[in-house]
Amino acid sequence: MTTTGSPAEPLAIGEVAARTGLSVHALRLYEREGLLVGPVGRTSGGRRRYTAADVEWLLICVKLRESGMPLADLKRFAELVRQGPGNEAERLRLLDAHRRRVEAQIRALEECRSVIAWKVGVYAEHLARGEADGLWDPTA
Amino acid sequence: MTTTGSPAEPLAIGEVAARTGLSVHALRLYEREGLLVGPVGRTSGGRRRYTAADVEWLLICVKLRESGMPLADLKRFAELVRQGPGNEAERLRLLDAHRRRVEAQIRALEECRSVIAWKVGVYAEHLARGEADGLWDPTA
DNA sequence: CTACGATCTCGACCAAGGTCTAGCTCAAGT
DNA sequence: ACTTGAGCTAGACCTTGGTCGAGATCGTAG
Repeated sequence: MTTTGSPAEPLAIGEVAARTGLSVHALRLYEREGLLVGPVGRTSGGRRRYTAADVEWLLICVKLRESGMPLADLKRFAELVRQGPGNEAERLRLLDAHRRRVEAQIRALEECRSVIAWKVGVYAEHLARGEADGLWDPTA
Repeated sequence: MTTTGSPAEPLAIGEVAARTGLSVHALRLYEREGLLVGPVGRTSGGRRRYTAADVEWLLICVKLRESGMPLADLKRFAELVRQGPGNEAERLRLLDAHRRRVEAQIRALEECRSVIAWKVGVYAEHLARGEADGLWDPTA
């Protein structure tokens, strides 16, 4: 149990990369860009030591990124958290707006999916019949 | 009825932009990049004239782009269609692979949505209680 | 005929989000 | 002590998917 769960010991950047799926490069980028809530700890030698809380935040970041939140918004959110209590309404607004965008995106994708599925069906049918004549094909 | 439906008359680029939602710049880009099935017609003066089929293809392109298909794949698809009959299996593979990706993306987004919705719920609850103490907040 | 808006080509530019390199340091195993 | 693998910084570079501008041309309405 040295590479699983939520360790009490702070983690090196490579470990964090492994468990967040971000590259070490990306991790350093995120830090430079101010996407982290607090400054990352360092060893006496200058190496980053991520706490469990850091990793947790990064995992949230990953989810938000996956769902298309731009780094700038993530940064804004991190700033709000960094500022401490008092701005929860704004945090909520930010997250909720994003949730709405995600839902819209899901709906759009579902529509795309059905268009694509239909097209796939058309091709499959023609193939099954062995006669795939010029579907949208102006040259045939 | 001059700007609706599927006109028999070929359309100018601005018209096509209006009905596909792509900018004229993007339309020219797509053409340069070989995303169109056939060469676009031109007037004697050198202006593009898009046929209804061109527009239809572009609408498909828009859907595929919206669902995250990279231009390179779109180009590949256009090439296959351009080559004429005989490669329908590959076209099918391409589309179906994309469909799978879209579905995976939808699932991922749905997961993100639930994570976000939960977070939103946490904030909303704390706000309602008027006590939003350091949620993930290392400084509080 | 003339003016004006829409197009044309070509090439520069942009923003996001990373990735990669160079040159150096740190730390852990043997 | 030595080697080796991670990590460090700074900054250059990359890809995607466009956008924008200059300068010329087309074509249509007066």
